Amino acid sequence: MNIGDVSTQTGLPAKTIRYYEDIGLVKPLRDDNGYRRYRSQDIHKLNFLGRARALGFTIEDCRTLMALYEDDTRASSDVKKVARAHLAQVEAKIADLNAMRDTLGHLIDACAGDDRPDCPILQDLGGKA
Amino acid sequence: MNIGDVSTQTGLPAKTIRYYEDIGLVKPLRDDNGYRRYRSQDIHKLNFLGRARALGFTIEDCRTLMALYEDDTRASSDVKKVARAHLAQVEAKIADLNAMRDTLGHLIDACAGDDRPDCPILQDLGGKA
DNA sequence: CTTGACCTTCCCGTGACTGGAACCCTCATT
DNA sequence: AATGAGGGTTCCAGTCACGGGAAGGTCAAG
Repeated sequence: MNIGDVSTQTGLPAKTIRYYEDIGLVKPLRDDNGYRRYRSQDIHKLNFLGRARALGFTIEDCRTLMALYEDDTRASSDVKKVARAHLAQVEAKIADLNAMRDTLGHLIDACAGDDRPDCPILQDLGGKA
Repeated sequence: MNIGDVSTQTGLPAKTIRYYEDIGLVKPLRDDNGYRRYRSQDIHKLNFLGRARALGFTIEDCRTLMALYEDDTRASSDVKKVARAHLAQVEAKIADLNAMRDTLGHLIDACAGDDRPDCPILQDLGGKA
């Protein structure tokens, strides 16, 4: 399979697939004309990467997870550790964003949103009261 | 005030303060020795920026908000529009992260986390069954 | 006079790509 | 045989909002 077909199949942009090769995650063969040729195991890896990235794992996490995936002697505790660390990051980010959302929501509610200049949002940002 | 004091006062790193000057957000005066000298209105702007950034507004949003802040003839609806668009982004991001958190949570719960290789997390990423 | 704490500019790196230029390969049509 | 469309290739620059670090100027204190 050429990169275009792989892109269609995996849903990953060709640019991304090449990038994953650049950083050593997926190594396709090459045809005589220089085109990348992907085997089924390459496609499998790319799908793995796509799912891991969709869960928000960093590329380095993905590298670790792939290595574990391909290691028959892995301990599931190692996988769980990576996942738990990532979950903690996600939850921290959610907490940050929730705080922003709450503040933004209050400010927006307090703002008349008409053609007058008075605005609690700007008052707050300006250090207000 | 020199940049170090401003950094202490605003809580912004000196690097960040210089960066804001680079991109034209805050323009301090210069002493004869080339040192930046910040007036109270500069400090005020930097505090404004710090608060806006803490609410997650992009730099471009900050630029817009500062312009509105300094425009006595603004309409609060313009401010509200910017804030609402940003809130929508924040909420979208929260939704994404919540989905990740839920999936990660389920997978982590299902993983034994012992020294055996069997792992539902990797099974899921691998496209499992 | 030197030390140390400031300050300056400049350039590179971050993460995970995305866009675009310039070029090659293959097949089908004119 | 030339042309055009639609693949593919490499390489370079840009994104966003800074942070790290080098090389050097400035200033007050001991």
